[in-house]
Amino acid sequence: MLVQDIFISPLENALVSWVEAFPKAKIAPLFNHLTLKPKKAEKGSDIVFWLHMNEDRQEWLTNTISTIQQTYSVAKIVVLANAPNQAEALYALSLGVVAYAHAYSPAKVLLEIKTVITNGGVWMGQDLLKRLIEVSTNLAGNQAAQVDQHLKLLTKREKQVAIEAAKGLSNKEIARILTITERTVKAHLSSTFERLGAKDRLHLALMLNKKA
Amino acid sequence: MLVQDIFISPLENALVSWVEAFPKAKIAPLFNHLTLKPKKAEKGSDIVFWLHMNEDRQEWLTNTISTIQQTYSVAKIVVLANAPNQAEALYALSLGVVAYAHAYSPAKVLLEIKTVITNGGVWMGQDLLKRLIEVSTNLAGNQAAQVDQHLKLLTKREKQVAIEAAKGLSNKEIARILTITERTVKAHLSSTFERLGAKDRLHLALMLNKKA
DNA sequence: TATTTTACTGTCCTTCAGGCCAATAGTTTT
DNA sequence: AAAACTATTGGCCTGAAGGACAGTAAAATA
Repeated sequence: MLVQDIFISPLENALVSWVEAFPKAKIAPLFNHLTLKPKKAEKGSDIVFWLHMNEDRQEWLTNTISTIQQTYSVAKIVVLANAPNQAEALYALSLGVVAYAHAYSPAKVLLEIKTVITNGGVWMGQDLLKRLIEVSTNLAGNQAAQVDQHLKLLTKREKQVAIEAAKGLSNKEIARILTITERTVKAHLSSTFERLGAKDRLHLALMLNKKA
Repeated sequence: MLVQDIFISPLENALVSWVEAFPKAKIAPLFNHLTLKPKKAEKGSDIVFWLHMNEDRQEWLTNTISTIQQTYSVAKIVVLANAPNQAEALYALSLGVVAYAHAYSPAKVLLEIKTVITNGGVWMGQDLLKRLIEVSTNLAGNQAAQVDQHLKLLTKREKQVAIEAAKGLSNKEIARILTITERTVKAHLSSTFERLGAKDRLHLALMLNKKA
C-alpha cells in the first residue's frame, strides 16, 4: 500500500528530524487543494498529514484540519506542536487528529508514530492520557452523590458553615447569618477542612461545587 | 538494554500468538516473588508483564498489579483480556497499566504494543480513547462555553493566571509555574477581578467552575 | 454513669490576599 | 505621532484566614 506523507509547516525548511524520518515526504508551506490530487489519494493509498503547529494558530489548525478532512476522507492527521499543551492536544484529538506530539521529536519517534497510526492506533503523550483517565474515572461516579458523601461526614452545624463558605461568604458574614461568633465559624471550618481533607475554603468550594 | 517478557496466565499453555511474538518469554501460571529475582530486574533492564485476564477476575487483576508494582517499580504491565470491555480497560489503565488489548491479538500487534510501551507510550483501543476524549471535551467544553464568555474579557496573561487561581493555586504557585513574580500575579488578578466583577479569587473560581 | 462528640468562645501569631501608589518598556490603536 | 493597552515589578498597608493552644457546657453514646 502506498503511504504518502505531507508536511505542512510555516517554516521555510522542514526540521531535520522530519527529513531524516521521511526523506521522500512532501513539504508544503500551507495546505491548499493543489497540494495533492484527490484522485490519486482515493485509490487505496494512505495519506498522512503532518501539521506543524505554532503557538497562537488555533484557528489555522481548525481550518486546515477541516479542509483536509473534507478533501481526503481517509487521510490521517498528525499535529506536531512547538509548545505542546494538554488543552490543545485534547482539542486536536477531538477533531479527529490521530497523533499529537512535540515538533522536535526525534526521527525515531516520528517513525514510531507512523507505525502506530497506520495500524489504526492513536498517539499521544502519557500525561494527557493519565488526565483523560482520571477525569473519566471521576466522572463515572455520581457527582451529586459525591457531594453528599462529603457533607455526610460533617456535623449539622459544620454543614451549614461549609455550605455558606462554599458560596463565597466571609467568616464574618457566615457568623452574622448563623448568629454565632466569627471565632466559632473558624472552628467549624477548621474541623471541616480536616474532615474533608481540604486545604482551605477555596478547595472546599471546589469540592462542593463539583461540576455535574 | 535487556528487556524481559513475562506472561502470567491461568492457562496451561500460552497462546500461539504469544509464543510467536516472544519465543524467549517466560510463562508463569501466576505471579509470585520467585518468578524473577528483583536484583536482576534493577540493573537497567526493562521488564514487561503480560497479564492474561479472564472474566470475573477483577480482584486477581488488582492484587497482581499491585504486587508487581511494589516488587518491580520499573516494570511495565500489559493486560490481555479474553473479553475486553471499556470499564475494565479504564480501571486497568487507572492502576498504571500501560496497555490493554485483546488476548487473541495477532503476534504482529503484540510486537507493536511492545514497541510502543518500551518507548514510553500507552496502548489502548481506539474506541475507548474516543470515548475518553469525548467525555473530557464535554467536560472541558461546556465549561469553556460559559467560561469563555468571561475569559474573553481578559488578556492572554490574565486568562492564564485566572485559570490557575480558579483551580485553587496560591499566588506563589502561579508565579512559579508562569515564571513571573508573585507581585505580577497579583497585578493580573486585580485586573481580572475588576474586569469580571469578582470580589476575590473564590468568586472567580465559582464563576469559572460554574456548572452547566 | 462515664466517655465522647458537638457547639461555642477566647487570644496570639503567621501568612496570604488584595488594594493603593507607583514605574518601565513594548505593543496596539487612534 | 500620540494615546491607550499590556506585561512586568516594586513597596507599603490593612484585613482576612487559618493554625496553635487553650477552655466550658450541653448532648449523644458506649
